[in-house]
Amino acid sequence: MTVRTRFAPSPTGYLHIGGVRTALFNWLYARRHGGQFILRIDDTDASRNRAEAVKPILDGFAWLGLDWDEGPTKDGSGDSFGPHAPYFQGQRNDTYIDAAMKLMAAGHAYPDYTTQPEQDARRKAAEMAKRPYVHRGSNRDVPPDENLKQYREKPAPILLKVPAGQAIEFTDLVRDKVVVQSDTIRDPALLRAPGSDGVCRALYSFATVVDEAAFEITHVIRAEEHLSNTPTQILIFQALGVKVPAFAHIPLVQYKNEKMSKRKLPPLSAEEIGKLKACGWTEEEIKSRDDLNIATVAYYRELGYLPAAVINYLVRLGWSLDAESEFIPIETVKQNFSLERVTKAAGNFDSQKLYWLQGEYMKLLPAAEKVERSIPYLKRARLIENELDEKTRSRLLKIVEAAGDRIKLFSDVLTFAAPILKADFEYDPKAVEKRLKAPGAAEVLRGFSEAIQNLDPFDAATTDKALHEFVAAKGLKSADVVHPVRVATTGTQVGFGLFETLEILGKDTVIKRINHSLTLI
RNA sequence: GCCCCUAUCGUCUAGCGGUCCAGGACGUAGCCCUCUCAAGGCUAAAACACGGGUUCGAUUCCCGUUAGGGGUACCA
Repeated sequence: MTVRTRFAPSPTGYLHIGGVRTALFNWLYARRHGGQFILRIDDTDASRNRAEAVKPILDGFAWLGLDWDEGPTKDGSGDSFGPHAPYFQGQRNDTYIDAAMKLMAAGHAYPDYTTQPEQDARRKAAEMAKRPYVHRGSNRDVPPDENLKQYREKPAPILLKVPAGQAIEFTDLVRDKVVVQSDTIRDPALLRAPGSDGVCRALYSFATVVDEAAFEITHVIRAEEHLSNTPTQILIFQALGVKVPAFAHIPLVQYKNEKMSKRKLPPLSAEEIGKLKACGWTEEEIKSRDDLNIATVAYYRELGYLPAAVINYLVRLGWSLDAESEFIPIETVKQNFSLERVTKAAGNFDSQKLYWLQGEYMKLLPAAEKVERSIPYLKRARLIENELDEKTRSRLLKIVEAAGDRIKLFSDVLTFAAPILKADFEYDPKAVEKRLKAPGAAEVLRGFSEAIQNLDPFDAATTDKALHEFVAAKGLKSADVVHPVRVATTGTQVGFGLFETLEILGKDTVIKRINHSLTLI
């Protein structure tokens, strides 16, 4: 039997990093075993514009390279492809209603007419007595025919009749044996009472089970938060008379030791906003995009992370290949992924380690590709216009080559390119204070400017030689010259090699900038 | 409250009874390299939650305690 796994996001408008990790494990398991990975949209909650909220999720998957074999079409139009279409739960409600009716006819489900105040009172009483509150609905013991009749007259939520005194046991592929007593499980709601449109919509737990069966899912790999739902769902599978799939509950992705949910996340810090601004975002744009936050894939994409790095990081959060491997190419993971090596304990999201991995992946990219892929960032920051002319492209290539491993994110290209490409680059006040206003700096700058006046050619080797001759003649240390020249020509104290910088700028610009810097002293 | 899950350096993890005075990685600190910043090299500090068992022997198995997390909806 082929392995079939699935990921079922609800259309929230953004792709959550924790969700991606779950999807990734499903995808890997399917790929490892030559099976299928299915995407299903869990939109039983009605409301909201679905197509609009699904598109960013599909885009995120496409960016990460997680392809699905069945599910919504990539354009996010709301259509589906695959043998069991549609893959939107919102479009499958009739199936759920049919299933619920069959359960009721078979005596496995019943309508519940218990009022809310009544339930609240019972819950309170149970809590006072320190007993678990296990809801059992009004018509639990009414014969099926009578229930069907009453339901036709007065629709109400349909509940599953949980069998009494039964131990529900299953073997979780990550957690081994889990046992729960049926007497601690409430009768779960399968279908809601009719909504304002008169439709009785399925609840998540029920829709999910009906769909797992319909889509022939063999392995349900999901986050640990669903572990508590599992016994209930097993009961539904059994009542439906279908095969129960294998379950694997993977540990939660935490942030500061709590579930990394969007709700609990603090707003973007000044530092994080600063990073986005460095990418050319305005304060208003950042505020208007509530999908930009440390828990979303979009955030890392905008900052210039590589999908491979994000994937590698997420793979290692809760799974290991062996005792040492950290950098693990996706092909290796696809060939070796196993649920046995998934951790049981929740893990914390560590952005520093992600950043390190990002650097490792970036090192592997040829300079030309870095240039190519940083273009969107350069455009956003208005460092380049719509069309990239050959001259700018070759200058960018030189910048990227000179910057080397200093470029960790695509957005870093901006940091190195800006002082060179922009005519009106800014002088960092601190740098001016420390390097230009230092005693003797002006004299050094004038002298160096003169020393390079007649250099030809003007490349890294010749400026290097000129600087060292200048230093020797004046009895200085090279740092005495390098620092002020760097600040004079780029406005900043940090950057890649000075001689490469000078070469890329060209003699005229260098002299012009040095002269201008002298006016700041 | 009740149900369930979990517990190795700050963080991610290796460990499936002796190989562990616990290994790797990120981060941190120091040194080297060096025109700054990265990168690179070397070094250092840093953990088996606690208490009982089982065993010749427990980080590893069992029980309890503690702590953390998740779930307790006509949310997903």
